[in-house]
Amino acid sequence: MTQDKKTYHHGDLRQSLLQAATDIIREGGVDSLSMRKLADNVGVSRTAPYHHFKDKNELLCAIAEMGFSDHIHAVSELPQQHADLDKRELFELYVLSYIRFADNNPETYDLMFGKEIWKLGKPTESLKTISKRCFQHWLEWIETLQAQKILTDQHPTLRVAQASWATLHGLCRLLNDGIYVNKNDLEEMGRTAAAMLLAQNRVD
Amino acid sequence: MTQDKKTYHHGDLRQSLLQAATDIIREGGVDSLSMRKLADNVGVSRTAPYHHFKDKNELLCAIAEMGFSDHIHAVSELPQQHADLDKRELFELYVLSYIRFADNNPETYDLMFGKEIWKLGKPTESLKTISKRCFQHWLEWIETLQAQKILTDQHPTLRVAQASWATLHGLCRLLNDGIYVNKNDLEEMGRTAAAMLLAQNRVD
DNA sequence: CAACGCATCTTGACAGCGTCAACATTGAGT
DNA sequence: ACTCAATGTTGACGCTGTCAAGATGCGTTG
Repeated sequence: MTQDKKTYHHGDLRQSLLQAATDIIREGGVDSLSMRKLADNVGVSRTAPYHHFKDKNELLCAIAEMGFSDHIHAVSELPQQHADLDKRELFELYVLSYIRFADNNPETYDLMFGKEIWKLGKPTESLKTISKRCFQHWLEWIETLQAQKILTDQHPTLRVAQASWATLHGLCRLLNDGIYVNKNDLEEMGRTAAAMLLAQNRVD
Repeated sequence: MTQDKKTYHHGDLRQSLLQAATDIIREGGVDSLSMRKLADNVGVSRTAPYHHFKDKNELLCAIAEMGFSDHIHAVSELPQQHADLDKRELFELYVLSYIRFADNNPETYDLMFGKEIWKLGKPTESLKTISKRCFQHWLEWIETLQAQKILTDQHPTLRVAQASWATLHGLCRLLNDGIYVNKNDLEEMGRTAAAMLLAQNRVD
């Protein structure tokens, strides 16, 4: 697959770095990723990566970016794949999909929405762009659900979007950060959360 | 205030360390706290702190523990201080208080509910105890609210407690991690979240 | 084809980190 | 008064991110 011979120039280092980095992260967590070990894994010297990423921060941003595009891709397919579901069921499905994504890629999720990049580091312009696009999707969908009286329209769309997203995010953090939630109860928690967010879910 | 003379034995090192540590953290964030700088700030050698805390992890656990006791204290006073409010208003007030606590002590909040301790490190036994007590309070209150039909009783108390707490937690994380939420909108977001969680809030 | 320039990769170096091991000092108890 | 355990110190190790300076080779241009 990869070339054996040691050409002085690697030829595809940037891509190899991203690949190796995601591997390391998936295995041992974001905090187990060091620039030096990464370089070593790819078979290149300590500082070679710095010719492709200004910073460790930029590397992490690039990984987070991939996470966003994966996530957007997965989510945008949902409505078509489940055209049979009614809006409430679709909402629940979205919630569950979101949680599953965070559960399957905990470390990527951490990068996408964690303070490592957004508070301690500085998000790349391109990362900011794609993350905004991601929230924009969410916002539009919330607006639709409000119009259908499935979510409350007593509050501004932006607030409803923020509050409901916070619920999903909170669930994911509590799971990923290992606070104390049993993973087996994951689905049930998601369903309860979805039900609580949906407006007036009385039996009629 | 503190003794000037350099007695070989500090006399009150453990407490001084905790004090200095919280100061450093409040100022520059958890990640700006290093054992070495901490020791230096207190005027003691690098490894002196290790006679009072086995680990950096144990130090952080101790700080988180103080955060929990502060939090429990503040929250347990709420019902008495606002006996005039009805249950719904009290719930909203709780939500806002919770958010304010996280906003005022972002770094402590991070330690209390972040992966630093719960996933990467290992929580102290005493930390586990006090955090469980904290959630227990929440659980009992949720049960009350369910009995009063203010929160849905269609789902188990545990699930409702988890989901609603996740909402608060999610809001706090999004704020504290600097994702992209405007701090001025904080109160409004909290109110929206509270309203969405409360059951059947139609005008009658 | 030769030469140059630029992207890429390398080694060396520095300051910072957590923490272990070995040693120094001292206050408390027999 | 002597001993012991608690507490404080210095030295050392391996790890980290990243800057500076030099080596290498690809692509373009004369």
